[in-house]
Amino acid sequence: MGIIINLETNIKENWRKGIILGQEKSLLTSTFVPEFTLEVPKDKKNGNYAINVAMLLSKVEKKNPRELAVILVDLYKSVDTSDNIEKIEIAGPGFINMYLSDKYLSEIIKEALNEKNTYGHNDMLSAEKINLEFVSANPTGLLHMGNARGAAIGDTLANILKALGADVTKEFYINDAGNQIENFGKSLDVRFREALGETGIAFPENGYHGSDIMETVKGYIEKNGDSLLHVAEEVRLKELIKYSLSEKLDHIKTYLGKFGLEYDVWYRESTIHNSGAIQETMKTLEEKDLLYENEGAVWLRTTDLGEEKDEVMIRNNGHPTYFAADIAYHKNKYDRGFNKLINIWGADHHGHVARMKKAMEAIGYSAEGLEVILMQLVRLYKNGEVLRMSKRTGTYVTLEELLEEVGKDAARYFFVMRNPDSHLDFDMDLAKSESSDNPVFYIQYAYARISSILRQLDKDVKEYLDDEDLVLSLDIEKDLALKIGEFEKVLIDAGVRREPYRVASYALELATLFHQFYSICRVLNEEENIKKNRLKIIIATKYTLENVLGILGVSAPERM
RNA sequence: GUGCUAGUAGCUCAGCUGGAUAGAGCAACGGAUUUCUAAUCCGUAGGUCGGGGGUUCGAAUCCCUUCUGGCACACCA
Repeated sequence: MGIIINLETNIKENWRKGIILGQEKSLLTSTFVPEFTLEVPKDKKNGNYAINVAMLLSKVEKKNPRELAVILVDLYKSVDTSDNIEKIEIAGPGFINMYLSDKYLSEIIKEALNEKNTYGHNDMLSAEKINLEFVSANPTGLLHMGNARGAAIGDTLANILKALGADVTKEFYINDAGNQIENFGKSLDVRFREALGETGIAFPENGYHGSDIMETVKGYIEKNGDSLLHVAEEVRLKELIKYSLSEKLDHIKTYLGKFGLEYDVWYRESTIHNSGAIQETMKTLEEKDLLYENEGAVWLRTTDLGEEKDEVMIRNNGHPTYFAADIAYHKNKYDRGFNKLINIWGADHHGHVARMKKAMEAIGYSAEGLEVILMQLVRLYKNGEVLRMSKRTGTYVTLEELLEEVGKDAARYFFVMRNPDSHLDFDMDLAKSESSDNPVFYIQYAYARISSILRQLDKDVKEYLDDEDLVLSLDIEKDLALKIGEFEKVLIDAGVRREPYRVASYALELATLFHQFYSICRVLNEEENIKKNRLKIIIATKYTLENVLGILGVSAPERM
């Protein structure tokens, strides 16, 4: 645990001790310690921390909060014998505001300088073995913006969870079985025959209209000729599907790689179908009397589990549904030893969440361990206009095009900077712009500025990095140090709540404070002592920025 | 129709498990460069937190109701 977390834990503990002491001495009439909060006030005039305990106890103690606060503060002071707190004030309706001593700011900087690229990291989630499944795009087309958003959120979340000590496996579920694949095969077949001169073939109703599969088919013909024309349709479909899936998957891997994303596991849906896992799951459900037959299909009594309607598990053609396969797949993840299964899905799958949880419970596995992050759509703006996207008609911007247009850094940052709950307006012109409007450049520029100062340093940096306490005299220096100290809390918050956007916001806040510092404070050409102090601050900032950008998957350029 | 989700400044969004005068960024307007990168900084202005009711010391936050948008409600995934 880092210094700030420790400090806050101690402060809360001391308030608790103080209250108990007061109760023992009969200065207080209450018999319990309420769940009070220690918060960082929005306005720094109200101190570093505000405690609301006086307001919470005022009713029981039959005293007005401010009067009570006086007693509580005395009790606190008798318990906390450290020199961490410079002063305590009572304010507003009864808040107790605490002001940290500067010594603490110095400790924060030292911690960052010592821990370098593990600064902010933590072992809070070291007991977790997490399977994080995201993107899992159908390998029947190219990656679109929704996939890209999922990729950025998932990879960033994985980085955050790892920084908190969790054992994280990033997994891509390949939908290489089922109805969609059959349709895909039929579409390929039509394009294949068309490419070889046949005309007037009816295109399948739910087929894939994207122009990319024509390319795929042409590629196949170039390499392998037209011999498939003369074999049974079934064989031809199988071969075309195999070829295309492999090509599409390679493509997906390549571009996710360029996006900075490496998966640990690529798991094939066909494995679930071929391994008997579905039958096993069905057997379990059968034993619990949760299955029945109707009109040739096998149904799961999800209504018995609290859902609105029953669900088909095995269709009347004998094929299991996506739902049945998914239950088996998630069971399989648990069986591989994960205690948390986090999925990132498009919001259009939200109906699937509740019944998956119920199904997990029904087969005797944890529903709570299954967490789903739902992601709203991405709306793409270019030249001030919305670009409509549709996979069916084949008009969509691909990850490939996005990377070419705005680059990895901007794309990753933009996708992560908003809460997944809200629609994301992705402004391509802004993402491309090299100006202060663009948060990515703004943050990177802070890093480049620090690097520039360090390049021009006359002596080896190490000569300045001694163990002496820092003397921070200006507000901006203190604010910057405090912001650096917040990093660990931000990571914990982002990790525990599964909200990567907090890290993106933090990066921007840290960069803002650095730019303010930069415009007020000189580092080089200052008197030796000031120079030393400020070097420590900017180097601590540099490590923090490196760590933040690393987690976001955004590069940290030395020069811009 | 039922369920989920969102509605906060002109725009894009924060606002934690209820706390102090509701915050950023962009856009607008006005300023700053002899000095480590102006891709920067400082200042001004901008609000009926969709509407209404309730809970309490205190509500953008919790509850009820209503309006508006998005999504889901397949033997698709």
